Amino acid sequence: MAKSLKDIADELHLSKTTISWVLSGQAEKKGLSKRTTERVLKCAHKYNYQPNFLARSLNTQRTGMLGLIIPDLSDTFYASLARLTEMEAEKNGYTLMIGSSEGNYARENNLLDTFRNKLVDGIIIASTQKCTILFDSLASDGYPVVTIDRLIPQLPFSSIVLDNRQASYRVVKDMIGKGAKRIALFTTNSYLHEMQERRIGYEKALQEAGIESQYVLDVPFEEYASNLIPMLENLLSQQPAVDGLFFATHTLANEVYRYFFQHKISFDAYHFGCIHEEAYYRSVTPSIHVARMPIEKMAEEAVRIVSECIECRIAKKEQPQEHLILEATHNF
Amino acid sequence: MAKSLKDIADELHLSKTTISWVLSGQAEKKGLSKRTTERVLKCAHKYNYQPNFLARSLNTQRTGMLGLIIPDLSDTFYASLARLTEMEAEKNGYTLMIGSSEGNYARENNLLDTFRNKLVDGIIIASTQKCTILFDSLASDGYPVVTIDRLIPQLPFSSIVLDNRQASYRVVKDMIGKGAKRIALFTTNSYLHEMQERRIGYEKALQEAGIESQYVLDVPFEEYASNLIPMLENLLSQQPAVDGLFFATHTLANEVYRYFFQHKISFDAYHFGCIHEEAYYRSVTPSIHVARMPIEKMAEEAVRIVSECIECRIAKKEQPQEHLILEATHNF
DNA sequence: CTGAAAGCGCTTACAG
DNA sequence: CTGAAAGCGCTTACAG
Repeated sequence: MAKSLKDIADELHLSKTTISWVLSGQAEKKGLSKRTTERVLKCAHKYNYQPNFLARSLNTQRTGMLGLIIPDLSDTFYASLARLTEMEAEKNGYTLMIGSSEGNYARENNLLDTFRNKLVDGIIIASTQKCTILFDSLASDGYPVVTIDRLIPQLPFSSIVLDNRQASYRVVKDMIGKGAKRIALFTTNSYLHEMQERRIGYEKALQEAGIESQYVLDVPFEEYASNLIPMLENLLSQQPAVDGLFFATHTLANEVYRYFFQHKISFDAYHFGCIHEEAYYRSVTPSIHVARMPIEKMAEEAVRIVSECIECRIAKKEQPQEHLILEATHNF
Repeated sequence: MAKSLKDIADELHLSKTTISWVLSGQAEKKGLSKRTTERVLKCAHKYNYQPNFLARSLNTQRTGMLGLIIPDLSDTFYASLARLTEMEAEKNGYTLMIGSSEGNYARENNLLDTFRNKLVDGIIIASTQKCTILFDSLASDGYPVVTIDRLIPQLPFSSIVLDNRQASYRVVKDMIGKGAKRIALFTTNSYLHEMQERRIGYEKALQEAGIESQYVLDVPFEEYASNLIPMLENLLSQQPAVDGLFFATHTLANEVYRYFFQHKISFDAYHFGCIHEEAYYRSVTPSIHVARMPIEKMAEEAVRIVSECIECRIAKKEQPQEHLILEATHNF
């Protein structure tokens, strides 16, 4: 069985206090004798002593953990975000707990509940936003929360998002620059603020180029895989003049690329554009216009801000509120 | 601020005991009056009371959490495994904590330490096996651990692995069946038992078909991306008769496919084979021979076994030890 | 029908 | 140089 402080104290005929001080590196500060210090260290090592995380955290009111909630672990964007956030958290002395809501608000709420019941010191979340009741109580508790990728309007949380409008505008503009004249927009989850911004960017680019024809396909998110392809086929047959396909999300793009691959349809006949770049896009020719998400920066800022909030909360100071809008990078 | 049991008890002039009983659904069993029960419920609801996870867990000696440690979150195999394990854990009443070691043993050890310091009730791990000292102490503490995908020899943990030899054998046999005569094996991390098994399967298939020529490329895992392609180019130019490429891991396959795509090399000239199927392989023609990992089954069994171990540990019974070898499915 | 008390395993002000 | 004691917020045997 794992040993506790008390076991060691008993064995060495010392108090728990002494053991705790040695083990937390305060031996010198507290003026403990070298001999005592060494005896304790040796004994702790002998039993491979590890302090009980729960007891320590209950006492210190900190767990040293950060929680990250994302909608989908198998999505390359969120997987990278998780990975980079983990690295960044580690740099800042935190352990990251990752939870995936699978786009399901019940799961999201569960995770939020588990996290905020003192399990993590702060939360970073890309919310499904299908149900935001818990956020109010999080906010009124002053629980440190940073929203990432997806902003939750009207809540007093710091946020880090892509400049969606600009990213989208730039991709479509580049497509036009390469000769595309009739560009269709594929979007989904259009109730999200981010998606609206992407649409505005698309429209702005068209407008600026004096292009009037718009083709907007709003794919229902549920079962989008089965809806998307018929919608695509319909578009291509009804509107043969379409020469550009712009996808507001890489998941839509992936489905369509797969369709192209499988039916051996050449990419040459169309200009492609997409927000977020998957590794394999680089293998596709001709190239796809992409807006690359500044994932590393997002992770970095999220951890920085949530750490600051945590410190302020402990110091009972007001927590900072920042709203960062980051720029994408482009491949053209 | 978040309210505690005591706050509610004070406000209602009841004891913490009563509140605790009501909130844990034992009101009836303990014979509390309807009126009291309702007052408590109402008050708890008013403050959106959530029991402090740390305090509860410290007391009950369970956290209701399972830990999963994988080598790489952005690897599609492990990402799926994580996702399915999460679902399965939920079904069994556990919350899953996911940690990624990034193939780094220091990170792996850190995660193990964090987890076993009473944070999770049991651990499921695909270990890097670069450093296994912590496992001994885990084993001697009787901490519930199940190894998945990668077996750690000589340790008394239950394990769930693919029948690597058979999977590999079958893929190579199928490639031969389709006409491949000279098949090269690409492998990496060959110190792992799993990789050795895959190699044996490859050799067995060749032998059975009376093929003598073997081409084994053992790619160093560190910086494999920069080593692999030169090794491939070298093979193809030195051994023009090679007509089959079999990859012991999908990561190797991915790099080579990308190389083929980018250089517009046709897939037609070679037979391809690989362990684990990425979604996009289905878009590649001609088809790649794959052994599909039984990920769902792996997740299911892992959660089942670790739960059983946890129950046994609480009941102070001996924990079961199972060694499951699961079969892959094939696309030919 | 309800409560006082002990205990989970730590940390840390306080006292000597 | 070292220790006794309180407290973090719960749960649960024990007592009435």
